[in-house]
Amino acid sequence: MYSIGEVSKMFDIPVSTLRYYDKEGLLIDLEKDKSRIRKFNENNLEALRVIECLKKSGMQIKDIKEFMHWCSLGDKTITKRKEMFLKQKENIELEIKELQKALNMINYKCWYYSEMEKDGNEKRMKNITLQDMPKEIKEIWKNAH
Amino acid sequence: MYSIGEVSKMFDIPVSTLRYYDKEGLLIDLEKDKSRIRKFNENNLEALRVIECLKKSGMQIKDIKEFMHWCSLGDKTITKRKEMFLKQKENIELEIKELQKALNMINYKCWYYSEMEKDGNEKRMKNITLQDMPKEIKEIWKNAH
DNA sequence: GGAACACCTAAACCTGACTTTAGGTCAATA
DNA sequence: TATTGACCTAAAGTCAGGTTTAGGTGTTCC
Repeated sequence: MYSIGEVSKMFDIPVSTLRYYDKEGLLIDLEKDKSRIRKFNENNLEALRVIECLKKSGMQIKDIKEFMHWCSLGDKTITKRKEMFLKQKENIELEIKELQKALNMINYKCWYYSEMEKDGNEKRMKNITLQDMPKEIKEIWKNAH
Repeated sequence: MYSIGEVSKMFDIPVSTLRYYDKEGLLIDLEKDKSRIRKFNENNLEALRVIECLKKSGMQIKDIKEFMHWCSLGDKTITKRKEMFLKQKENIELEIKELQKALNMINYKCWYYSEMEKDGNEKRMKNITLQDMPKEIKEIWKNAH
C-alpha cells in the first residue's frame, strides 16, 4: 500500500495529477481509509502504467475512463478491451512512422545546415538538387518526402 | 503561386489554421496582393513543411516563430539554426523510443487479452508470471518495463 | 443585377489536461 | 501545546493551439 506522495515519486507524476485522474474516474477501485486518504495497491499501480501507455498512444482521458470502466465489468468485456488495444497498436505504429518521416526531414536539415556552416553562407545550398547530394543524404531526403 | 484554399487542400490543414500560423508570425515573407489576399510561393510551402516537421518533433508555435525569425536574419544565424535542428533530432529520437516502449506494452496486452479471450475469462491470466510466457512474449514484456 | 463563392480581419470562444487556490483534517514532532 | 507536514475537497484558473463568429470585399456565374 502506497500513499499518493509515494506514488507521485515512483511515477514522476504530480500529486495534483493523480488526484485529477482519480476525480476523472481513471482509478476505479482506489481505496480510501477512514480519513479519506488514498491508498494505492498493486492493481492501482498497474492501472497507472496502463494509463501512461494509453496516453502515450494518443488516447484521451475520457476514453481511458471508458476502458477502465470496461475492466470493472469483468469477463464479458474481454473482447472489447482486446480490440481497443489492437486499435491503439495501429495508432501508435502510425505515429512512429510519422515521427520517423519527420526525423528524416530533420536529419536532412542537419546535413544541409552543416554544409552551409562550412560555406559560411546560404548561397550554394539554396540551389542544391538531388544530384548534388551524397548517396546516403539522397536516401534520407527521399524518406522525408 | 497558390491561394490559401489550394494550400489548405495540398497540406490538409484548415484555412483557419493557415491564417492562425500567419497571424502568429510563422509565415514570415508571405505576400498579399492589392486586395490583401494571401499568395503562397514555393518558399512559403517549404516553410509549411518545416512547420509541420517541427510541430511533430514537439516544438511550440512560439519557438517555431523564433526559428523562422532566425531564417529571415540570413547567414549569421546558420549555426544557431543548425543547433536547433540537432536539439529537435534528440527530442524526436527520445519520443520514438518512448513510443516503442508503449508499443511493447500494448503488444503485451494484445497477447494477454487474446489468451483471456480463448479462456473466456480472466482467471488463468490474472496470475501469470514471466515463466509462463512464450519466449517472444517474454521479450516484449521486458522491453515494456 | 443579384446570388454564390473564395477570400479578408478582429475578436470571442472552445477544448483537453492539468494546476492553483482556499480552506480544512489529522498525526507526529519540538 | 503549537506547529509542521502530508493529506483532503471543491472550485477557479491557466495554457496551447486552434476554431468560430460577425461583418465585410471582390469576382464570377445565371
